[in-house]
Amino acid sequence: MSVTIKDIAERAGVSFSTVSKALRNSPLVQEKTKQKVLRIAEEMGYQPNIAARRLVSKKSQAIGVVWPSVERATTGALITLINEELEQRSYTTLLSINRIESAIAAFHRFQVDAIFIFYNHEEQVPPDFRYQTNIPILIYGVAGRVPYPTIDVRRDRATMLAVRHLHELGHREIAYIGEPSRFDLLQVEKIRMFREESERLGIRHSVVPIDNMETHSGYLAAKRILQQKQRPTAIISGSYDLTRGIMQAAQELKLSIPEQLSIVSYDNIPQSVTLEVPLTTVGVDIAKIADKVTETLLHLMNEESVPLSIFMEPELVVRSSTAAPLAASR
Amino acid sequence: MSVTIKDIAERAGVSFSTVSKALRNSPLVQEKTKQKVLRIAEEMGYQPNIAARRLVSKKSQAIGVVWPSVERATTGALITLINEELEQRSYTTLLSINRIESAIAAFHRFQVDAIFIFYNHEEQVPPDFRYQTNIPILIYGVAGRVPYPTIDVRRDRATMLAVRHLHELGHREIAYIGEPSRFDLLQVEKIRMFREESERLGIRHSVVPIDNMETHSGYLAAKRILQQKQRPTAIISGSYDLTRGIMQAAQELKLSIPEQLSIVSYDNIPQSVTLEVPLTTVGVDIAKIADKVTETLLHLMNEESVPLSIFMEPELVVRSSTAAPLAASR
DNA sequence: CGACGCAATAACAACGTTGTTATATCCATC
DNA sequence: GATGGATATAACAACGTTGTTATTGCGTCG
Repeated sequence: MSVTIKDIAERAGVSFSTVSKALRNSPLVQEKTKQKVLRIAEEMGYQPNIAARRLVSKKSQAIGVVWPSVERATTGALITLINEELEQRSYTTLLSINRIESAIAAFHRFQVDAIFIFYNHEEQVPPDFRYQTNIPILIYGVAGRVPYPTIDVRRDRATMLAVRHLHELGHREIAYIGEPSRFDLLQVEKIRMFREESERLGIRHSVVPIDNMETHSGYLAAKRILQQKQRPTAIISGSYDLTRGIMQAAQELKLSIPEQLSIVSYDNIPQSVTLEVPLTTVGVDIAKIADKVTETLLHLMNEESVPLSIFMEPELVVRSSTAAPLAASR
Repeated sequence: MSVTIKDIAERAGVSFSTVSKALRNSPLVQEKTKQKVLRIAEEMGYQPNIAARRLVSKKSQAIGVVWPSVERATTGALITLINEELEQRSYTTLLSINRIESAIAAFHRFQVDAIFIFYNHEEQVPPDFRYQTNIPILIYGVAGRVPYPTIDVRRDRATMLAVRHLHELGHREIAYIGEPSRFDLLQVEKIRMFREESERLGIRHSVVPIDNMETHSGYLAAKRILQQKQRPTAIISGSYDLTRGIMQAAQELKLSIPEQLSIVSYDNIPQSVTLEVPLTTVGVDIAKIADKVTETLLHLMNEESVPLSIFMEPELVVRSSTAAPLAASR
């Protein structure tokens, strides 16, 4: 059995409540007594019982993150960033890979101060969980379709920016790589706008279907489309992972970027900058998303009101992977 | 304020101690009352307060998993399996992606019953954490190099099995793909034995260096080596992800598996079976690892003694990706 | 028909803390 | 020298559980 404040109290000849105060450095106890208690606590190897402390103090200084599927680069990066920001504010991040419902139950049992749900779009739109718990919930990626606060990116606007940028540069034949499934709403939105905006601007466009969002799929898709005799002069890629594959393919085909092929990549993560050819990207800087998530969680925990839907506006960041197409290839 | 057994008691018109017993399915309460209490608890969305339970019963029914880096397919699959097995035994799994040390501190605060550390070999061998907490710790992947219980796979034996299998089939020129870094001890072990055993058996062998453990790296490495004029008749792959890339490369080069190229893959995960060509693998079935981990964690929590190092013996599972080399290519 | 045993439930103590309230001691003040 | 106000410490309630003990109501038996 481990040492408790009562054991210390007995040894020090004071009451246990005095020990509690001394350990928490309360001004209500004499300096001399405080020293004595501290010394004895140290001697006896006292470790506070956190369960007891939490039971009375109600706050756990922890956030639960629900992450039903173990996923791609961007998701991992975002979670890592959020984790870091919360750590700086002395919150602990706990993850669960269970189904949303049982993850919420577990976090409720552990009395976390807020829950952040990383919504996996392969499931249906989640029901209302609030009847189960009164812990504030923030959810990512389903803006406007659930009855609690959400944070989301205007993905369609991102694609629009990409198409316009390429159009302005003079591209008239572009391709989009990144449609793993018609059920992944995150991707579907991007593609719908790609088609719409291309048509509006009178650009020839095509969507290259792929199996999944991995680097290798991007590579294969790019290989396929770039070897056609009338190849596009620019590619819009649905994610950073895909883009890496696309660049690899271009390199093997001896197509120089951006001279012979322009690439705009979705996802703005730090790695975009450090590639051989720094990427022109559309999307919201992942650090900004992390900031917003953290900030919103803190608001929720302080019982301040937050908007039901927070939309983040994507930006175009022009780096070195886009340029006007060569006259020859027009 | 959260729902407690007292709230349920009031609503059900019984005392709170009866509620506690009903929820724990004690034989001391009438079936009818039990049903009623259970129904009300469900209705009110009751979740037991772990801090309170832990305070009196010393158990939280939760396991903390430390997962410092968000990684590859196999790791994710293993964690998912362990999570499921523990859930079946009504344990909750909590994950942390913090550095080992602060993850342990967090789990200590949350009073989990045991901690499982997924050791990332890019860090140094971890120090002794036991002075910080008396929660039992189990660690994966560093057998024999730390002062607490570990589970590990005899990786070198796996490579040995692979080399022998290929040798028996008649292969005399083999390659190993999978050396991202000389600092990743998990990989280094495998490669050392590959060289040793090949030499012992008088097989021509080579190791193809790669950048990382992703599918695409496997693809590139395979492309490179299979286009040489004296190409190996068989490849040993360091991981499932790499193997997928290797198969893709073979397919593009019109090399049929296993007739023109045999492949032995490390990692035995369920996906290995469902590929177009079911894979011959060496390694420990991932489900067996999950079983062993779960079992060992349960032992640790029951304060039963467990061996300091548990080694799991890899097996060769011959499926359809290996065969005798064509006479022509010998 | 009163004592007895049994079943079902209620009451209570305990777990180790924190925060609030009560008590004791001391010194200054009129 | 009684009164008031600090000051230091003690006592106590509470947090939400679990497990033990006490109480109640009822049928059974001698």
